[in-house]
Order: sequence, then C-alpha cells, then structure tokens
Amino acid sequence: MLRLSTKGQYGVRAMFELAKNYEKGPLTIKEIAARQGVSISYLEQLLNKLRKSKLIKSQKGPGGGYVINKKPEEISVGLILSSLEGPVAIAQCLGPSAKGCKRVEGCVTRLLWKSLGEKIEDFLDTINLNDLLKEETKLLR
Amino acid sequence: MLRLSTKGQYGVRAMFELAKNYEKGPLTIKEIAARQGVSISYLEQLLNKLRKSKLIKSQKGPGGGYVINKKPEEISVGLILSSLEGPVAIAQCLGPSAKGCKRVEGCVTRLLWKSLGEKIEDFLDTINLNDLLKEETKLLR
DNA sequence: ATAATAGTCTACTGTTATTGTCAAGTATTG
DNA sequence: CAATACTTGACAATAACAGTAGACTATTAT
Ligand code: FES
Ligand code: FES
Repeated sequence: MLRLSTKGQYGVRAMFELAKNYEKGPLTIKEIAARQGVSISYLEQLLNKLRKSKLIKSQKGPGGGYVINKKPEEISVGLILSSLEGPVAIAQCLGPSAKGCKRVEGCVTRLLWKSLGEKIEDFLDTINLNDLLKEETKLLR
Repeated sequence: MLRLSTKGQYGVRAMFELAKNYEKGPLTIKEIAARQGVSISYLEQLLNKLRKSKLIKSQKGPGGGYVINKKPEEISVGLILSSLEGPVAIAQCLGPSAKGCKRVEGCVTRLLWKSLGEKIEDFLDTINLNDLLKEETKLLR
C-alpha cells in the first residue's frame, strides 16, 4: 500500500544525480538516463516539470544540460515530489479536488488521513539533497 | 501523491462501524454498506479479507452479521490496512516482490523510502479503533 | 551558414491496478 | 422449509501509470 509512482522515484534520483554534479557544470539528460537505466523520453517529462517549478535550470545546445537551481541543502525531497505529483493526498476529501467522500464534517477517518499526510510531508520536508549526498558517502565508506 | 486505495479507506470505516457496534451484537453487511453509502458487493470482498486475518468474525443466517474479534483498543489501523493491502511499500525494491530497481546495494533513495515507510507504519500502528471512537465523541461534542 | 548538439512540447499508446458488479452457492435460524 | 445472511470466484469498466514517438526550437562550433 501507499506506493510512490516511478515519476516521483525517478525524479528524486535524477535530482540526486544533478546534485552530485552540482559544481561540474550541466549534466545532459542522456547521461542521467544512462546512469539510471531509464528512458530519455520519459525522463524529459519529469525534468520539464522540475524546470517549471524552478528546481533546475536548463541550457540548450552543445555543452548544455541541466543544473540544479539552488544549493543541494535548499532542495528538500518534499519539494521535488510535490513538484512532480502534487501534494500528499491520502484520501480524496483532502487534496485539491475536495470531492469523493460524503459526510466530511464529523468524519473521524478523515482526520486520521489528514494527520498522517502531515506527518509524511513533515518528514519529506526535513530531508534535503545534501542529506542524501552525505548519506551516500557514508554508504560507500 | 501517496493515495490510499478506497479498499483501505472503506475497510477502516467499516471496522470503525463494527467497533461502534461492538457490544450490541453483529452488524449486517447491508447495514454497514448503507451507513457508508458503499455497494454491498464491494464491501463483501473487504470484510472477507478482514475475516481471514481474524480481525472480525461472521455469523450466517438470520440475526447474523459481523463482529470484531478483539477489543477495539487491540485493533490498530495499521493492522487493518496491512490485512487489506499488504505492508507499506513505497518503492518496489522494498516490499515482498523485491524486484524493480537495479543497483539496490548502495542506493541512497532506497534507504529514504525505507525509513519513510517505517515512519508511516509506526504511526498507523499507534492508532487503534478505540482512539477513533474517543475522537468521534470529541467531535460530536 | 550550417551541421551537430541538446532541450521543448504535445499527442498518443500499452499496461496495470483500481473499483466495482454479478451470479451461484452455503450455512443458520425460526 | 423459507427467509436471512455470509461465501466465493469470475468478470467488466474505468482510471492512473509508464512509456514511446515525432516534430520543433535554441545554442554552439566550425
Ligand atoms: S470524508 Fe473523506 S474519509 Fe471521511
Ligand atoms: S534500488 Fe529501489 S529505489 Fe534504488
């Protein structure tokens, strides 16, 4: 239960690659796709969303590619995921399109899902790309 | 993102109704469905799973229906959800069928999803049906 | 200029999971 | 035995997800 779509997963991994390459200049989509074993076309869509929410910037032409638009420690995983998939919405009666459930007022489980959602978002907001970078150096040691 | 299926939502609400009726004898599926505005046939499948995991018991024939099999405070929401949908598995490389991702060893995001999943399960395990019952009386006050 | 590189955009398709519906059957009670 | 109520498995509609394809624009280097 509560699976995260590949969109979110690939997106975070892509951002992680970009964070790693942070100061070495832009990384081409081709390179990112190769490192992750994901198709270029699919990745395009994700990077496009991330660009539109200003998390990365792009440079066309030879020598171009993508670079993160802020420092790694300023980009939280929560920010990445909500750019790609919108906010956490365990039940339909939460989230943007507030439809789906009847008797919303006085619904106990609604409060449950709401507080769960908040817990999740809080957690995701506390983890940033720099944390992941540090974590990796720890793993490789 | 991270939507919970209706299966899980209906299931928890059904269990909640059963907990409310706890000492008044069995509740028919018809009644539960009516209270929630959900189809009987669909609910059947859910109650069946819950019965097979011993969270509820059933009684056939006139005057029969479903009753919870433990005290409300012994049934956590986590238990209900995992009966219906299996364990939390944010990414495929977690969960039962450990397929999907390459390079699992040394994958940083995997650790991230893992710890998120654990956070969620911990939370769900701390909430039981009695908590929800108390919460409702608070709401109706 | 122009060729090569690299990102942009939109539409489309196949697959899978979700969300149900239906019908025939079994057990229990009065 | 008749009415009630749960049991089971097969099936269908829908929506979301995951991925593909192609035509286009901008930039760089020669
Ligand atoms: S109103 Fe949405 S879960 Fe109750
Ligand atoms: S191995 Fe599954 S997320 Fe990296």
